[in-house]
Formats: sequence, structure tokens, C-alpha cells
Amino acid sequence: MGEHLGEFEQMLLFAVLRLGDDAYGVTIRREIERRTGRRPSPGAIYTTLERLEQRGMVGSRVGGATPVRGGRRKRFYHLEPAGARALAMAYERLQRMAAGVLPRLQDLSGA
Amino acid sequence: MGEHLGEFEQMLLFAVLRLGDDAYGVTIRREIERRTGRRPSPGAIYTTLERLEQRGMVGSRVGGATPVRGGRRKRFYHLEPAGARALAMAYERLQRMAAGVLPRLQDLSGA
DNA sequence: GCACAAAAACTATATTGTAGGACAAATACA
DNA sequence: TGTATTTGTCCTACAATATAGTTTTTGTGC
Repeated sequence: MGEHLGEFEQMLLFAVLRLGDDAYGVTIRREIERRTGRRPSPGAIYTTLERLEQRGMVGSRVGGATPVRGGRRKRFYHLEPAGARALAMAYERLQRMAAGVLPRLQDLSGA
Repeated sequence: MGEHLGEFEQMLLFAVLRLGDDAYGVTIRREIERRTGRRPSPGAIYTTLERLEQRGMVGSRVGGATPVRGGRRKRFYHLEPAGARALAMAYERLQRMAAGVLPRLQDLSGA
């Protein structure tokens, strides 16, 4: 089936990978905002994460209670092997499309 | 409105940039296939190109006759400044998400 | 218990991605 | 000049992704 990853999906997967044991909705969202300046809505995050899980790209488990005031139990995500492969491939493909033309792109985009 | 570029859109823009004066439907498609192994249908190419043009990311002009046997006139595409900026930004964002975690990704994807 | 905080899930819609075949136009050649 | 051949684009329809906003759940502190 769908081996392809959209742009946002790739970002989510990179965020999950980077966050390791602390990857759940809120931190993932924060990470994307920090690194890219984009501010996706919570809904965007969860919906996409769910789709990725259905496709076997990520897995999840529900965490236990925490000593913090409030807070629903977190659902922690991790990258599955299939997700890692798909992400590596998607990244490489874009890399190949970009190879060699980045200087020209910088020029044109007025850097 | 939409400043964002999807995955496929980015590929098209990179192809247009690379091909320079020879960027039209058929060559763009061939370039993507060569570099990524993906084989998008003609329809995918033209539809996406048209959307990108409506958003001001690319411009086009229709070419003249050629000394080659047959063949409809080509529509040549070029990157507009807005397209270059959007592409540079999209690329940079992904780069920032990927920074530092690529080694781990290689591991997990079984390289 | 009850108020409050944190996080996730649901619902609905807009935007992207995609295929495949119909159509158009240009040249060669009888 | 007219018809076959070639190259390339456009049309139509549909599937998948992206996204916001609102609601629900669950845990803590008092």
C-alpha cells in the first residue's frame, strides 16, 4: 500500500525520532514549532499520528500517571522499522532532487 | 494563503529548477523518474503544475515549432521568485527537523 | 466532592496527490 | 493535400493528506 509520506508526515516522524522516549502529542507539536516556526493545531498532530499508526509507521502505548497537577494520560509514540525505512527513503529522494541546485535556489530566493 | 508546498510539489519545483530552459511536462516527469525511481503519471504532473502556476510559484510559456518529427507544442515552465522562496523555506524546514537524527535513522532503517 | 489543568479524540472541511485516457498539433510522406 | 505517426498536453474523477476547532477524558489539589 501507501509507501509514500507527505511533507507533514515526514516532519512528525522526524520529531518522534528526535524526542525518543518523550514523544507524545504535545511535545511533538512543540518540537515542530521550535524547529520550523510552524504552529500546527493539535488536531493536525493527532489525526496524522493516527493515520501513521494505521499504516504501521509508528506504534504507541499509553503512559501511566504522573506527579504533575492535572493531565490526561499521555500516548507515547515510537518509530516502527517500516516508518524508519519510509522516512529514510523519502528524505533521500528529496535529497536527490535537490542535489546540485541548492546554490541556484539560494540565488533565486534572494538570500 | 497557502505558502506551503507538499512533497510532490517540492519535487516538481526542484525538477523545474534543474532543467532550466528545458523544463516541460515530459522532461520533468523523466527527471523525477531518473532521480527518485518514482513514475508519476502525466496527469499528476500537469495537474500539479497548473496548481503551482495558479499560486504564482511557477510561470509558463508555450514554445514554438521544432525540427523533430511530430509533437505538440511544449509548455515550458520556470520558477517564479515566490516559488523559489517557498521551496527554499520548505527545504530548510525539513532540514532542521532532520538535523542530528540522520545517523539514528540509518540505524533503524537497517542500513 | 469539585474546580481546574493537561492531553487526547472527534468531526468536518480544504488542499494535495494521482491515474489514465482523450485530445491536439506538428511533421513526414505518399 | 490528406492521412498516418508521433509527441505532448489537457480533462475528469477520485483518493489521500493536511488542518482547524471543539469536545471529552482523566488526573491532581484542596
